[in-house]
Amino acid sequence: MSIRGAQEEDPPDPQLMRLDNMLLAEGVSGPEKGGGSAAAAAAAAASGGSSDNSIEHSDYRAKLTQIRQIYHTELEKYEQACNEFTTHVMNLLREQSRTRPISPKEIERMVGIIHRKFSSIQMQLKQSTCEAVMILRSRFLDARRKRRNFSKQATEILNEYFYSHLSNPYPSEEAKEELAKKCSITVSQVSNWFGNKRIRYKKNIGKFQEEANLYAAKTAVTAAHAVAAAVQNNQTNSPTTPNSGSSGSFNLPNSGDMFMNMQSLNGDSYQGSQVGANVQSQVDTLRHVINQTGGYNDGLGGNSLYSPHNLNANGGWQDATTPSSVTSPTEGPGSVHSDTSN
DNA sequence: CTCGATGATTTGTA
DNA sequence: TACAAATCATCGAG
Repeated sequence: MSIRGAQEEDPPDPQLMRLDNMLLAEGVSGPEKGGGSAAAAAAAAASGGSSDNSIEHSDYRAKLTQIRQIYHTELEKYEQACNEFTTHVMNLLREQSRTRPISPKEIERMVGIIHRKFSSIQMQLKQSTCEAVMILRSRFLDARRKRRNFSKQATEILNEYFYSHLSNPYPSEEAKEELAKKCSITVSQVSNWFGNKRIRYKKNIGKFQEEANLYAAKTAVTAAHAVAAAVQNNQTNSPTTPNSGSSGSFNLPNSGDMFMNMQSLNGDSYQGSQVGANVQSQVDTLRHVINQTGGYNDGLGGNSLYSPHNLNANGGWQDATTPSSVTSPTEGPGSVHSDTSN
């Protein structure tokens, strides 16, 4: 505690100190020259360090520099004016002292008054500078205002992950980091994305079917290829049942009567599966396809223990409580029409 | 301009 | 603290 005391002469003004601190933090006051970038650098660092957003920042920095310059110019002007005024008054007093006695105390008092006046002006300057910086910040740094959609590629990557982990779309911290890296976005952005995606997917699964198909098929094919390659390598292929019980973590939500006619699932999107991989992603993919074939959310009755963070037994992160104003539920698999796509 | 999509923030919860 | 849900604010197409 008590480290950076009030180096300024003024003691009692918390408001002023607040302003000073902020200006300092913002890099407006402080070292005139390059030092100002400290705040900008800090801000940039806070955002995660990826160098992608430098364009936005350069604009921000430019504006901030402008503010800083104005601030310093004004400040200097005030100081100069203050000095001039002071000497002027002193001269006046000195002149007067020839006609009447003037105590040093009186002089001091005058000077004090002048300084106070000017420092109040300074404070105003600081305040308005602060405001300007705040506005600038909110304009440039508040991502909400300056929202940019992610690149197509980034969205692709995220979607791929999401749909290939549909049974548990909660990437670990490491996974998030990796995704962030791949997508050139920050980890929080990845978290945001998954948060939004989960909620929106759950809210209206129907709307995402097409997309889901696309990615499901894609990953399925990918996995299939991989597996195929593996199989080719060593013909150890004798899976009695494709993915029978092997994957413990994965349970289909076929709660009793939720029959699903598998074969009706778009046969093409998915021939790869016959290779039978117990790869998780593959399983997820399968699950997804089935899911959408049979009915969208695992609306089984009993899962009263819906715990968001750890998925559970029925593989349903998308809980049954969904009111689902979804398009008529009867729409099911049929809607997959027209996708003989590749 | 409207409107849906979408990234970010806020609020409430366990 | 991570998440769900609601909400905000901008983007981008029509």
